[in-house]
Amino acid sequence: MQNRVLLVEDDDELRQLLARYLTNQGFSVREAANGNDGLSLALGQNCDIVVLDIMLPDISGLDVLRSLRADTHLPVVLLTARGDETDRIVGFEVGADDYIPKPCNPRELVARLQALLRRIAWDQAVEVDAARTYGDLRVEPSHRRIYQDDKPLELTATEYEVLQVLLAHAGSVVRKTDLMQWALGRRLEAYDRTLDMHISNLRKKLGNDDPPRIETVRGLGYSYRVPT
Amino acid sequence: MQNRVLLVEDDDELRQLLARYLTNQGFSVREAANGNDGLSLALGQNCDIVVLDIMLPDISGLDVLRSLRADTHLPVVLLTARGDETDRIVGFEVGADDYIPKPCNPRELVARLQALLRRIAWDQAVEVDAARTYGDLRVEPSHRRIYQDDKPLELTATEYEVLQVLLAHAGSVVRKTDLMQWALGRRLEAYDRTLDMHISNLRKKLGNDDPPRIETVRGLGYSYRVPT
DNA sequence: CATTCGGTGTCAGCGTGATGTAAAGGTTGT
DNA sequence: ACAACCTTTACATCACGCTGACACCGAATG
Repeated sequence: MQNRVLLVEDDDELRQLLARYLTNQGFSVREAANGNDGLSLALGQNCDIVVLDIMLPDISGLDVLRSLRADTHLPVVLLTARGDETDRIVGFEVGADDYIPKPCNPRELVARLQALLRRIAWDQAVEVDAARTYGDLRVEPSHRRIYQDDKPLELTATEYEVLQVLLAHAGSVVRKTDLMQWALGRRLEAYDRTLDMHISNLRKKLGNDDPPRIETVRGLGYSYRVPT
Repeated sequence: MQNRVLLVEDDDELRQLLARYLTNQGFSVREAANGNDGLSLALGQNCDIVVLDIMLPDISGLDVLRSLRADTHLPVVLLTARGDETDRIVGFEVGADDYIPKPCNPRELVARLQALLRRIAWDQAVEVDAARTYGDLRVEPSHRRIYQDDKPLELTATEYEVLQVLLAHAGSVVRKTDLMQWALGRRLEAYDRTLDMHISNLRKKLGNDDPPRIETVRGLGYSYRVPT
């Protein structure tokens, strides 16, 4: 994927240096030497990410960002010579995604750009697998519910956690100590039968099938039978 | 939104300092003093974002991140004393979202955490404000009124806020702490039953149906039953 | 094979903390 | 002063996680 980056920077030398580096790294680069041109290009919806210097000849990079944020959520990385930490806070408050002090290492700039683009790609893919399905069971984290054949199971908070962990590892064994940590949030102590009880109750609510959906792996833990 | 941050840092003093600061800033904080505990907690799906030190007593923070990335896209901010730029590149390549060198200004840490969480919220935002109708209820923000079957409900100001928040998240659980913050504009303190009262009154005004339109999710919050 | 022992299944009851709600108290605006 | 309404108090209720007790089972041991 060829990402389009908009470089807003008034120092010609630095801008051309970065442009060349970014191009070599596989980006498609657009350039602007002042705030107004930058804002105009950014609003043109022809780029995926913006690298924005704060000190610009016409309007401040922060103002460019403010205008941009009035309309879009375009990812923006601020670039600046000022090292003052208060400036950084302001940058983030105005809506920046990242903030790199000059002089910046081009490699770090690229790494941060890619991290940001990767994050966006991940987030937008989330909607797809948000509802996880395992055979006749469907986990809906937002509702905090698990459906069996589209009918909600009446689970308690802890039961939900336990089953959700087992499903997330469907097909493989989850050790009791891990299950305890992940679902109950505490360490498994000796003679603690709590987990066994929750498993027992879960099996009851899931319908005591044979073979059981939740298999016991003696001496180890439990495993949700992967649907075939 | 009360965000849950997991703090993985072996230096007790620094960890507690940051934990306190983050709590003051409205985060709900979980802590781990080594890599294994941190990984375990992170996999437990009980937090929204991770702050991860690289130098840990047992396994490297980078290895923790690698393991995490095998399963999840949980946002991770690396924290480290090393200033070497090569390290940063590696951090990003392994899947970090941000990288802050120590000593870090807590304010900057919070700003970066919030920027990252904001980015995720933006990316995942679907068309929210389009439909302001939920079954037989219709929200009209301009008049601060909610209509049931085109007849206005006689709601007090606070009741309107509470119901409007619940409707905006119809179908998902709204944590009590968030509901308090969003509708009442203040922190939920222990033994504060105000919210419960407003819910009780709302249910009365909405007609005490069965199943109730406003469902209780014990230990978490409430959720408006999505009309089917 | 019989015995032992630790791991597991589960019933029933307890205790704690969360929730529902009536009523009283306090605050604000008119 | 009065009404409206948010908040607090108080009490009843309930959900549910947890534990003790006992039965059962499988593996190891002699």
